[in-house]
Amino acid sequence: MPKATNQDLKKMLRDHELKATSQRIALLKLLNNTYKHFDAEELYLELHKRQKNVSRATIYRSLEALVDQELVNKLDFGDGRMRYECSRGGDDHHDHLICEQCGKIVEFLNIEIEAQQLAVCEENGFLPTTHTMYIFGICADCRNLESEPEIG
Amino acid sequence: MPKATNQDLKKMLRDHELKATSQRIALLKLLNNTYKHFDAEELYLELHKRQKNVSRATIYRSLEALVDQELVNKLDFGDGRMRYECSRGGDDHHDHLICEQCGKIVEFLNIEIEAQQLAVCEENGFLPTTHTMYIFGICADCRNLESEPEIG
DNA sequence: TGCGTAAATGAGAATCATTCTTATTTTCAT
DNA sequence: ATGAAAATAAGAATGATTCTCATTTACGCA
Repeated sequence: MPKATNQDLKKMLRDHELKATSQRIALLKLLNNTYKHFDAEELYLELHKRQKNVSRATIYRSLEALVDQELVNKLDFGDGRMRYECSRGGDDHHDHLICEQCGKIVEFLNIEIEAQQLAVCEENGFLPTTHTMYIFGICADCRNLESEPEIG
Repeated sequence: MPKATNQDLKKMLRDHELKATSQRIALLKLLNNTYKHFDAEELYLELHKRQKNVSRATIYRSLEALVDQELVNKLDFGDGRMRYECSRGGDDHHDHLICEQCGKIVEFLNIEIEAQQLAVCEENGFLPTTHTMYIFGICADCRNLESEPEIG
């Protein structure tokens, strides 16, 4: 898809009842144009690199607002800091494989798992709002490296 | 099952190459005899209530050792602090439903989900080590309360 | 187009869970 | 019983995130 223009992002914010500040536009642009899972500090540094001196407090506050509006997803990989990825429209739900060696993240969606989750909720009279599922392990690339013969 | 005696716990620790200190025994006893998901501060306060004045640092270090030895499971419900539950032997894997209203936790195991997770890993050449799955929502009890008629 | 107000921001202090440091105490093999 | 290696206590340090409050900005309305 084409990169979003500032006007697009401005509209996106206003459509979600968020004021279109330059800080939020810069943040959203970064998340939309770079397909990556950022943590707050990476966003802070990346914005400064681009001469957008957004404060850390604003980054956290803006991310919270964007997550509330489902423009951004917040991910918890269990290492003590949250990651953020842009949400790609209505039904972009997916889960993650996380390589413990190189940190690579692979997204996946398994219909059967999603269906079984709903079944479990139903059995328990539980009304689900969200769920998180992360599978940790060693990715294909890192496994190959491991089995590579030593360079003599 | 009968409550574990101090001797049982001592053996359990030594069987896992851990020195049997009074602090670790107290911690393990608490986790084994109370079927509950504790966070570190709750463990600290509970132990002090029982006249076992274990320091916070020791609680964290002991929990780390117990988790390494798979005597205890570490859970991340995404609210900024870790929870700990005793592991009930070899294959006690289970996932969690978490009520966002009352905090209640229901454990479940769904064979089909487990199988599909392995299938996803296989498709991606991914070697899984662990996974976490938490479903957040409103539990049956809280839903009933919500629909309860007002008391006039 | 300019104004006023409510909302957003910046800077750094505060918080909270967790980890680290160092002196002291304890465990346990011998 | 003894001593070396490991564990502990107490509180300082850390790191991610949230809060405070003075200042700035967005934007509906005139």
